Amino acid sequence: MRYPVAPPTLADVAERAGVSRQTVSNAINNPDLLRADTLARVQEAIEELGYSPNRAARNLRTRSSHLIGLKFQPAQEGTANAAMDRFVHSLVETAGGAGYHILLFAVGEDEDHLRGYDDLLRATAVDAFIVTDTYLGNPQAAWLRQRRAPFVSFGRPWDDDAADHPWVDVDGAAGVDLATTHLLDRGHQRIAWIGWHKDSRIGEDRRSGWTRAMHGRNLSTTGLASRTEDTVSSGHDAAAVLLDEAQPSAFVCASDTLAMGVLHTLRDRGLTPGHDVSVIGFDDSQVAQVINPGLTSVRQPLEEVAVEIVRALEGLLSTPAVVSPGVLLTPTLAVRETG
Amino acid sequence: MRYPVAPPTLADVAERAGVSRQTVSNAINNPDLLRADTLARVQEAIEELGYSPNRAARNLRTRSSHLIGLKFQPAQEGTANAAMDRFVHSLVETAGGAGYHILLFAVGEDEDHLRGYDDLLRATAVDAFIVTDTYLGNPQAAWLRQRRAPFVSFGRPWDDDAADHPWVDVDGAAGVDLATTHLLDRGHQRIAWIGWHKDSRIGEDRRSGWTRAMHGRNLSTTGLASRTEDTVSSGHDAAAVLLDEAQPSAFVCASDTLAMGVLHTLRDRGLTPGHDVSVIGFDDSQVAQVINPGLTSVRQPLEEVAVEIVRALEGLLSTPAVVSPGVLLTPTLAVRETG
DNA sequence: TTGAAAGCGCTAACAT
DNA sequence: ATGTTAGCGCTTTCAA
Repeated sequence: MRYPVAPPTLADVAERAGVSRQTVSNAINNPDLLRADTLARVQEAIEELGYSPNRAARNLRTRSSHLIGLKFQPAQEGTANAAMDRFVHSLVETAGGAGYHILLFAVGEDEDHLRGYDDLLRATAVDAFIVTDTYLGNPQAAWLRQRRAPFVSFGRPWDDDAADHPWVDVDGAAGVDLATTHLLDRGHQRIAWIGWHKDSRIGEDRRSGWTRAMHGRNLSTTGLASRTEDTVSSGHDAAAVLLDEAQPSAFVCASDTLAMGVLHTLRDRGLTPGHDVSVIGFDDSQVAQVINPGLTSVRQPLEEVAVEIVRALEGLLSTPAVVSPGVLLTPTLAVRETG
Repeated sequence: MRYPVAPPTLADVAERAGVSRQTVSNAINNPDLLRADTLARVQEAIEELGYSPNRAARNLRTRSSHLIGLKFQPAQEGTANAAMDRFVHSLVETAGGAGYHILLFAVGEDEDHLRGYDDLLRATAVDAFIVTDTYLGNPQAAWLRQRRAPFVSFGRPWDDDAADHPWVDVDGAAGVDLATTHLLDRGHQRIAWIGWHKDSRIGEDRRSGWTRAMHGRNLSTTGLASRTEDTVSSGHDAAAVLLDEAQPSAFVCASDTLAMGVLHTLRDRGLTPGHDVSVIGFDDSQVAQVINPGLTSVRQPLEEVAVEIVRALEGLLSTPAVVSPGVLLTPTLAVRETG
């Protein structure tokens, strides 16, 4: 940042306050070391000069940047998935409160996925990372661990038994259980599930909430489930097949995107959502909120996720480092007209 | 970032390559100063050691961080507005290509809106800012200018005649003109407008595209316009009134949020969108993309916006600084079933 | 074309 | 409780 004139330095403050540079540094970082009147004098000088410590110098000296790296991936077009937006905001706010800023980076389509991490790491540009996609076969977590880079993941280390990093996740099974139980309590018995393919651990986790709730009431799930792609048209097709073959009175879906597909099928057939057939989605997207009738949906507590992640990060970056245990948070159900 | 061992420094590379530290620095920043064989030897050493220049040290020395500050505001719940997500991603990618990273910061609800900027500025933590909300009465632009902080705004300096900063914006009037003309070409004559209150410059700009297109065909706009809040229910109410009082055959809206309200009204009345009454929104949100029938909507070229912003930023940060003129980009129309 | 010296602004360690 | 010294890793002079 080019200033009109050079911004004030520690030395300027020291001179003005009639103390040494070190005393000014202490006034900022260890104020309790100073005598009250000295502290007051220094703070006054800081105020008058509008002084803030130069980040680069402080970073160089302390070997830390107070920057947290986050790979930013946009919501996919044509889907209703937009949790990233809400999550990032919560994160920026919470991290800011703890003295950290979020540094965004992207990785090009064809590029090595570890490239962005590696560059930042080697340049000692960030103190830690937040990793958001810990799905099967994603090498990021293992690679970061091997590199001894501090990081916290939003998402459980599903497949990695050796994982010993802090993580925060949302209990998808509990969320779907909540949704299913909500429908059961409203008298539904034949509740169908539309989810993702079997290799999606998150999808299987969410699905288990449905079977758990159904079996808890001694209801069979046979023939009531479908696994498909996370697109509107897949949800549409799956719902059509299920309606024909299993006559469900309600659908619980792994995403709002799939739920939208179900709503389209109901529309095709002149069925009224929430009256003839109930539908519940997952993520409480903007779509769920603005359509009419409103889509009932499982809502992830992303604000809490951010708080827990920052907490874990602070542990990791303190000395000695504290590796906090995994945190599993429970989602809520945003009830609207469709269910 | 705490490394397992200290990461290699310039001195390590120099020693390994049998040259001085300065030569290594030149190999990185001014490679054409070196003899080919020296350069090769240095590069080999860099490779072997996995060396990257330490950011903090470089920042301190060069007085620049290669960080761009961006105040991150999340999409409002209950609306369909989510342009930020797509914009931020484009920005992160484009900026990355130019050697810059995006640093996110937030400002608490009750806090001074300039606080975040001031802190980063005084700490020389960022080289420049990107400002996204240049609406009436927003003091950010004027304040940054007065502070002589480099910044580029996404949005025209609507009210600030003294503004001399680079900006990039999307021509909302052209977008709405495009939408209106599209409807006119399909035979519509009574096309209504639902927009925001008069004090929204962006809203008035978009509205002018509608009047321009209508008047261009010698059609009256009298009684066909409504100004309201940017909420679904406001759009719903406005559409009901217009249908009763002006019998429009189509609606053009200032946002997808308002368009959703219109669709609800059509549904109330058993009217089929795109058949009985056409509807066009603005922003090409996820909502527009996943509902059925799909909502025709004006789409902002956010990728291009990012490219232009980064270009302007590079000019601003070069020496001597180049203040590029404002850039106005034209949106496109994403045509779907409702219009 | 390469090397040596200086110093960016800060804080940790030590001395007073 | 405050001051002095040194040095983080880099790049910008300047000299060879």
